[in-house]
Amino acid sequence: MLSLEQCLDGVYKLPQKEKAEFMACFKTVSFPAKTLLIKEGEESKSIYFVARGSLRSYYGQKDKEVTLWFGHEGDLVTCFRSVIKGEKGLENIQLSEDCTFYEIAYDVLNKLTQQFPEINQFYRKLMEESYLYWENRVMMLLFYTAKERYTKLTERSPFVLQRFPLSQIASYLGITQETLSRIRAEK
Amino acid sequence: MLSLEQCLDGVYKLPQKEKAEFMACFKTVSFPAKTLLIKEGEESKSIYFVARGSLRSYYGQKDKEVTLWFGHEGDLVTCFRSVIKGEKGLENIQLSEDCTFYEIAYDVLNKLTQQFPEINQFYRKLMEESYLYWENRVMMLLFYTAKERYTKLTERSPFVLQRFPLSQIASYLGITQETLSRIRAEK
DNA sequence: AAGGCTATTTGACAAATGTCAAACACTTTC
DNA sequence: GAAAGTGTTTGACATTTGTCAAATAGCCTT
Repeated sequence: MLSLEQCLDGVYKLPQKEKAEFMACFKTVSFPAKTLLIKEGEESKSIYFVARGSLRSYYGQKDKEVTLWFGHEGDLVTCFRSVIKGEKGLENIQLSEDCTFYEIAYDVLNKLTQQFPEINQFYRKLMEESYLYWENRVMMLLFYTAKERYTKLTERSPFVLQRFPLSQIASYLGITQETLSRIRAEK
Repeated sequence: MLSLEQCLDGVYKLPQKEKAEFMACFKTVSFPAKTLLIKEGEESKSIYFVARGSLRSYYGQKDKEVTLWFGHEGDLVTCFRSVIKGEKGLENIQLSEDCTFYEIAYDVLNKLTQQFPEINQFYRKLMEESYLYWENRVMMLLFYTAKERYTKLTERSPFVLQRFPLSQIASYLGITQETLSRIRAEK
């Protein structure tokens, strides 16, 4: 279980004063496993930090769905598409375990960024890191083979292997569950 | 040939005063086709808007390279990884035509964002849109077949078909040139 | 321990994509 | 207009990956 301060420090080290202001605007919320924190087609208005638990975002319906992202303790969770543009989101975010979050409304965050330059820096750092995550993901998908992507995932995000079923990991890598099973069997 | 004002307005409509301040900090630069605007392993310190021409970013060496992104008039060009983190970049950005850019040093942009809240908003908008580009790209790569991805590319970015060779388009889509040629022949 | 549930593995086969080589089309240059 | 160069298409075949179905493994509940 991470503290809010640990989550925030993981993004950008705010000075004490701003950190205190900022922290006062979060509330703690918990949901059981399988809850859809954010649903496709709905607008979401908050961003969350994961204090405890794990979750993933996925796109598509039952007949075909792909995992976009896995998250766990310390990670930022939101549907940026919805929050930024005020549009309906395209993906679902589902808890794979019971989770506790620190939640802040995007509107509130926005006001804080205007009021406190340091919190603006915080948000900027957050966006920049998120940007790099996706850019990197594209590079991985285009450049490396399925086996290489799997190896890198096991190295960089071992929590994924512990906490998510094979089918979801396979769709994250862009392959089927059977192919991933065979990749694993090879070694 | 787009004006600087057109490029900036395409991102976020700045008030006149801030726009004037901002525009004064850009300089116009031109390079011939095939120039590497940004090279793998180098640090880049500027961001550019494309006034005229087209270009692409790619990752990897001669024996295997993949196209990450295509750009043309009005687009923002930079290696965010390098500019944000002050690290060496991973990709090359190469002009496919003679290009003219509006260039601003990242340091200067940074100072302006601190000085003018509206320019801060501008940068924020820029990052957010860039973020969505890559998130969307991941969704496309995971969810759609090669043929669907090709169709969507032709609809959304027809300039790519006019200005880039098939091999580069194929690597953007994550397939070989021969496969793309066959996809085209089908219809 | 038995039964039911879910996740994973395996097998047989089909479909998609890659590889390599050659042919073709189109420009550019002399 | 011939030659060289580049980009694209096509063919034959190999490899990878997907699909569907069944078997196996593991876990939870009773």
